[in-house]
Amino acid sequence: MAEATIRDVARRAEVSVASVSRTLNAPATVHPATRERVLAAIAELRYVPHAGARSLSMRSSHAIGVVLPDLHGEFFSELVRGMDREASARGYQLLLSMMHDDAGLAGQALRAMRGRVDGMVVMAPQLDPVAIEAVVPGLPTVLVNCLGESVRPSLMVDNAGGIEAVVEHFVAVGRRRIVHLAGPTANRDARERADAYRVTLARLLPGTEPIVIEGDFLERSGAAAIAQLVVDGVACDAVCAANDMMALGAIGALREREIHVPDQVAVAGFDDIPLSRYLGVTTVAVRMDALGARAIARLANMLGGEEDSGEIELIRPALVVRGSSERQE
Amino acid sequence: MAEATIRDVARRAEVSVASVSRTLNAPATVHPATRERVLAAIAELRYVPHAGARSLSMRSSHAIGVVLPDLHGEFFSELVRGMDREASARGYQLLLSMMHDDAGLAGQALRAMRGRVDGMVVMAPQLDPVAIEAVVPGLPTVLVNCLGESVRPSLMVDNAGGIEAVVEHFVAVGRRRIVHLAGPTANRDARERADAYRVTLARLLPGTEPIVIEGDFLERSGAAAIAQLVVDGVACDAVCAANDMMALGAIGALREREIHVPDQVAVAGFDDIPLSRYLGVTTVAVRMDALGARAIARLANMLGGEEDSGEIELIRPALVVRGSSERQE
DNA sequence: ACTGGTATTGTAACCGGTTACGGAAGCCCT
DNA sequence: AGGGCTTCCGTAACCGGTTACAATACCAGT
Repeated sequence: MAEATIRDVARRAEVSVASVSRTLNAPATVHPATRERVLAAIAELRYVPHAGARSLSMRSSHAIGVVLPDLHGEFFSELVRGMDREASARGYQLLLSMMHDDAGLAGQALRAMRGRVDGMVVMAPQLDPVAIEAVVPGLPTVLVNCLGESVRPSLMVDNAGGIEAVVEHFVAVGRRRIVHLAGPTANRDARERADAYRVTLARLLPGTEPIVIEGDFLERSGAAAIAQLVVDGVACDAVCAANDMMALGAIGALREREIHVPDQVAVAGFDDIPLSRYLGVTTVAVRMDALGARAIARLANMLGGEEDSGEIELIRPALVVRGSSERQE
Repeated sequence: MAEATIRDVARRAEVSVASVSRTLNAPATVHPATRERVLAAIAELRYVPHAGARSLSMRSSHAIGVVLPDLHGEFFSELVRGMDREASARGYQLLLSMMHDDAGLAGQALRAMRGRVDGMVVMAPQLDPVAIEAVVPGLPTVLVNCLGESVRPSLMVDNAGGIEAVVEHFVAVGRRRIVHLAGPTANRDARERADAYRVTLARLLPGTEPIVIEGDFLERSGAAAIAQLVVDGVACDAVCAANDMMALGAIGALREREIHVPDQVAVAGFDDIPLSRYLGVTTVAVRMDALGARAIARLANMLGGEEDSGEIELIRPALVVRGSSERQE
């Protein structure tokens, strides 16, 4: 029982294929009587148009390719949720492809998009924009959190803005000795956050020496950093960590030493993972769903013929103040 | 600068389109010299085959449609990760579509799959399998966690097996008064878990009266249940919650009352959310990635021409014993 | 040189839709 | 009655690939 095609419907309704196509795509241009017959035939044959054939002849698939790295947990689901919401609102489908860091396979996946999607949203912290262009030339693409100064339209998380908000918050609640627990220098986000810490500190508390301890984004390195501060005899009243896990490690280590959080030392993280929500850690929340939705929206606008600015759009994250930095009532 | 087509390549290499197609799909059948010329032309024109056209003429798209409900957090990402891993290993792409419970839009999304994918994996706790069949007749489909006794091949999480494991564990560590915190009766998973609790209890501790308190899967309802137990003066030494959030609520309420966990009361949840990992809550872990991978694998086998058993395959979750049910060294 | 067989190539139909174009009605008007 | 519009419809080309089939080239064997 093969699927019915448009010609089957035409034969059944005793009209031409053109009329069938028209009753589906421009009902106003076909006589009511014929339209009835066609619709009846469609129902009888349970005809569903073949999207592939349609997009071939229309030269547009109403699909968007999404290429993502190996994201975890909520990040991933929120991002995809945002994309899906925006895409389906605009009548696009999402063709998803994850890049398991194998570059060869990644190229394969990108290539498979050609002729299947109208454009792509590529999130590739490790991939070179030029390489993408080389693999699939001439496919409209929006880059998310990619490397360097691309000429392509792109979106990035405003790491600097987030850290700036944290430091401003600390200063506003009276902290003066603010330490930064950085992520690994090899990581671009980590670098940007550390830089922003230095810049904001210099701006708000000129003359203060910045204190940066490098960690590895894991919980234990947050604890280790606190241990080191204690050993070095550094006095501080606030810890600005480059991510939530390190902030948690720091909080644990402080409590162990009976240093009260937030009274003696305020702590803030970055990412707003569910754990921070649960444990009341002040942090910077990146709205991943907004990021995803915005990426799709921008691409869809390009596909709709709008001229894109080609600019790098920063998505400003939101400071979420919780008990680890401010006594809650 | 329009994209190059196979005919452009043919012209450039001064061969027929057939030869170009063959050098790409069956290189052995074309003379080395011609092959060289064709490959050169492909490189010069940066030709990338048009997947849409290819799948139209091959009558197979090497794509799988995935329809998911509004899952959250790790569930979603793990599920998709597992699907993607299996799919890309077998050379399939994933066309993702989320069902924002709007039935009309869901039908729309399903319909858009016709002629774009070779088969579907549908996870629709609320959707009727018959309805799916009606919308897209004759598309191979694997159902995940769907309603009722479907004739379609399907996979389901073995709720009963998970609860059984918890109760067995409790009994093994000497607990005799085991309470179940159920989810809302309207929820099928919740019902299955509650039933399994009753059955297993009757089997292992015949004569014991089952104690079930209904909650709503949220943390506070776990706490409320404990409060009620205390008010009613019910003595118990183990709490088997239908999900992790209620288990957490229960643990919090017990601690508040200075009832020691696990010494006085052991607690276990269901789902293995990250928070449980962090806080050491015994729970039942559903390997969502395995579930996703298995669904794709089964569909891919069907698409590969294998006969499917049509059976409902249960994915047995794993008991993860942590500090909330057993004193850890 | 001729025959049979194999290796290589090209022609053209086909996948299932869309749509430009032209023809046939039907209608109103002078 | 004939001309000009509008409305509706069908024919056939096209989207960009694959592939059956036929044609041609080339080779060995006799």
